[in-house]
Amino acid sequence: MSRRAPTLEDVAREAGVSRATVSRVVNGIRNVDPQIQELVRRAIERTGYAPNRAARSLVTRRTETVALVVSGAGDTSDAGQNAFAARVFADPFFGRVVGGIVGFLRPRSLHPVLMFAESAEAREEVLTYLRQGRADGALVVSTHADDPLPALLADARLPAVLFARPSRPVPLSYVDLAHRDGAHLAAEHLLARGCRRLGTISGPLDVAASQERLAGFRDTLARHGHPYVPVAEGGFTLDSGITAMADLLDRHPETDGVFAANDLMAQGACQVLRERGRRVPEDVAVVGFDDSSIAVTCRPPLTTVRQPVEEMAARMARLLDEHIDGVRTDPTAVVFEPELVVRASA
Amino acid sequence: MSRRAPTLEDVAREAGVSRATVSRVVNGIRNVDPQIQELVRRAIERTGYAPNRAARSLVTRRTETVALVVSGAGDTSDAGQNAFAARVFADPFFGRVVGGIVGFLRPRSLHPVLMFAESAEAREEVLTYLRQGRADGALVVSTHADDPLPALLADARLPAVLFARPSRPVPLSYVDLAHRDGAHLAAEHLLARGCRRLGTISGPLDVAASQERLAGFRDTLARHGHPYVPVAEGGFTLDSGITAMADLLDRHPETDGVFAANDLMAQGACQVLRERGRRVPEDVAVVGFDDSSIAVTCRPPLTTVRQPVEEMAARMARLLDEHIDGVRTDPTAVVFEPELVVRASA
DNA sequence: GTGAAAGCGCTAACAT
DNA sequence: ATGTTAGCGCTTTCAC
Repeated sequence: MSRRAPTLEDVAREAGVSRATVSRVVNGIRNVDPQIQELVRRAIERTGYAPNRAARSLVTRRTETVALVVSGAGDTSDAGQNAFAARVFADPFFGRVVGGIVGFLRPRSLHPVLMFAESAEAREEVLTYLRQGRADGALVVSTHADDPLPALLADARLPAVLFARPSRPVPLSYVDLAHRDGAHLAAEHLLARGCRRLGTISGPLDVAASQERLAGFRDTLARHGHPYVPVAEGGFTLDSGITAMADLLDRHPETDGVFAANDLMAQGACQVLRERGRRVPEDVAVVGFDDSSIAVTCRPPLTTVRQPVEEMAARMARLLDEHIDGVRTDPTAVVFEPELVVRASA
Repeated sequence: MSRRAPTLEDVAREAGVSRATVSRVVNGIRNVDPQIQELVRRAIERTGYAPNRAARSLVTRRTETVALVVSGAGDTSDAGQNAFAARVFADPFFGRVVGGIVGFLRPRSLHPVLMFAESAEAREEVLTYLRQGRADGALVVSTHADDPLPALLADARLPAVLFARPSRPVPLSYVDLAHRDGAHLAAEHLLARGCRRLGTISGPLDVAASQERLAGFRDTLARHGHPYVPVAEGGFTLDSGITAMADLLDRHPETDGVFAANDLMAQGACQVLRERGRRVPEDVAVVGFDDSSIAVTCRPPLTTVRQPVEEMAARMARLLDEHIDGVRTDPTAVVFEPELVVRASA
């Protein structure tokens, strides 16, 4: 029933030319008589030819595929992996990353293979995948700073680009945000609107970005004469934001301004504040981080530090493409500047 | 610097055997002397050999890769594509789908390539991708019922499995949920707790699942003597839930129970109700659908109709695997039963 | 149980 | 401008 798929040979015969000529037409190489080009094109049409990618890859040593790996640090059992995927995508942040990456890849006919690497075994699989030449390189988004994957990739000399600077230096390109500057913007804004009893819900402190956001917030406040800043550590999830805000409020009921290290936690904070009878922003002002979709849907809409995630993700993909092409050889860091988006919450 | 990657030939030479023997060992084919197996294994170790997948694919005609395509019906411009990806992942539903799929694929060394098909051009790319043999089949998750992609895939006789039954019959396997039964559960629960002024926030009515949830809700109420049910159409997004609830409340201020067609909209409904001074569930009871992560984090936690998404997604992947293997040939429908999860909102 | 050899479908260097 | 040809690295009969 399912007949053999037409090959270059078939098209060549049909068009009355050689394989090479058909190949040239398919790959858009010049130096082919327009007449013949048309001839070939029609033959392709008639036969319904589609070039076999495996055969092409075998000789070009390119797959036009990149691994998009979401990487954790842990050594989670395989059972937890399922949940890992779901958890990761629960943060709108990753949707934006994917959007940005796909936006760059697709016009170039590059395709992302989704991989999760939250265990040692899974990391090994990623390496094998690349060494088998199933993908030309890797885009790595780590959920923890001490993720071992980047170093493994660098050691194997496999093309890879990271989202966020790794905690220990690794000779790989990465894109990142000036987190300190973002936290600085948040602090200045809260102070400017008159808040004097500030607290912060940090991200997980084993993540470099969290540390920097916290440090930036503290530094700015210190410079304005607030040496002590109450901190509650969260996990970038909604629940953790809720817990952290409750904790903060218990310890410092007089709090009148909060900086949350991401929007999800900021939303949690708003929920708790409302439940405890505090008006946002009248009684307590809240500033988030990311400017994700929930910043707009949150009640009240969040004043937040905008991270140009899509742009960063696209840039990451571009860097990888350049490394694969050999156009770029040295590891490069690209750091983006955040900006404050003022809405209702502060 | 970057030396040629070791091939089967290199390993064979190193081990002092033939290519064929090494191949047999690599592919775990019996009838190889244990002694020699060990010999070969060591040679592989020493050389750091990794089989070239393109070469293997060329002869096996398998890539061990499947396309995971998120498909819209529209003819969105390419510009909107970026946003499409982000929007899709904003619903935790897709995270669960991905989790379920990956959970099945990974233990079998199968890998998903992420594709978005929201325009005619993008759909054509998916077809081409498969016809080039870059993936062995497709897992399709449509956002609209009148998605043209399933029919295209079926016509091209490409292996594919759908999430949700397509609006017009297509000879492809699919998994689905008994949506009517789910809505029935919701209705019965609301009635049982004493609600008498019921309304519903439906999903987009061009989606079959939305229609069925609505129909199921209506039917059950009708059977209990409530022939008329106020409906506000939403779009499965938080905003649309907010808008719809506000609308419903304007038209029927006496409403004491609401069934929302997904949790995201249920959350929006809760927000609006609280803002308008209604207590949930005391004044208005709310039932959601999906039992996604937000059902737990929502204030109050949502009573909702559980859809076993991960399980469904895994089953979808399994069906595809069977079709690819040729173990299964006829299109098969697998319909899952929902169950009610009672929390605080109703 | 193991080896020899024939392709899989394509690209690219070389020849014409 | 077009054709000829030699591989790319692997699996898989088919002999032995």
